[in-house]
Amino acid sequence: MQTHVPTTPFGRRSLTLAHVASQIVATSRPPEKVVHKWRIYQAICLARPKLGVSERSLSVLNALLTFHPQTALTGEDDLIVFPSNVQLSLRAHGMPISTLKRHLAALVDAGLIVRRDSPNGKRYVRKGWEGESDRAFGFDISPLVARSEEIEGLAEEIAAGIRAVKLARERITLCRRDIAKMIATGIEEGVPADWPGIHVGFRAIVDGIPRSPTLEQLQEAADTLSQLADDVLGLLKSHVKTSNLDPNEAHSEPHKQSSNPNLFIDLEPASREGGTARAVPDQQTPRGGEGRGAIP
DNA sequence: TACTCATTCGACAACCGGGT
DNA sequence: ACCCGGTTGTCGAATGAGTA
Repeated sequence: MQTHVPTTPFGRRSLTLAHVASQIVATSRPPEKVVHKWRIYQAICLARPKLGVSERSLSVLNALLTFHPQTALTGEDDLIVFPSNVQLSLRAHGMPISTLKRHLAALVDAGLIVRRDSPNGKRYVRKGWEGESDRAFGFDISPLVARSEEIEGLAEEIAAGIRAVKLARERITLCRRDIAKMIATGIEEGVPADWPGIHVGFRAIVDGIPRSPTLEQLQEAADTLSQLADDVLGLLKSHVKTSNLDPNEAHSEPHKQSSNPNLFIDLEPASREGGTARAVPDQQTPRGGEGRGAIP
């Protein structure tokens, strides 16, 4: 829930220490620094979870950035934009004013912008005697310049996390496919083992993966499945050794499909991992004959 | 399917400075 | 003093996503 900024005996809006810290950061940027505003905005979008702002808040930030005429934000320039809430709302795709105000507060709380309040609370630029901009009151976007390295670092962390999740999901998909194939083979070839028990254990691992798993949960599941795949492979290998099968014969003889529908173990595609794992292949035999290796 | 929880939205009240 | 136009925060209802 969005926390409301409390009023205080000293004003309608309180100033927190975090806001003071943002103001210090905003004023401490080196003048020679140049940041591309849409590039830093992209990094903020990526680092959003770590910055603690919502997607809608980023829409407001986007609208706010359009009010700065330059694409390059420098440490030297005055980086204050002063749109009215109505104008800001229009550029935020008609976002309701009250919602807009909440998101502006969220952006301030996140230290991405700093309020530069005028005496009457309105946003405007005060002109000097010769018509030049003397002082602007509105939102200071200079924290984006001052914090650019930090924000880009956070974005890189998030990107690395996304890559790690993708890798873990790939591992899970591959293990699931391999294990399903090996269980089906073990049953069909009559390899002596507790295949129903192995299948139950396999399903328990797969079903234990939450709908929205963390990276740690995915890696743990991938490790467990990988260990199970090794164990099942070991069973098949030891059977091959004890049976003293001719490898050439073993390769040339196609698998037969069992008539027992129970043999289709884990035919469910690994859609939860978003991978390309498919069901145990339809192992049609050209020679016909009765199925082997039905579940005991 | 029902429940919980966060978010969004609209309405409202209050404050402030400027103009009449 | 009153009105206007700007700002702010607060409240409750509606909505949508996630979960058991």
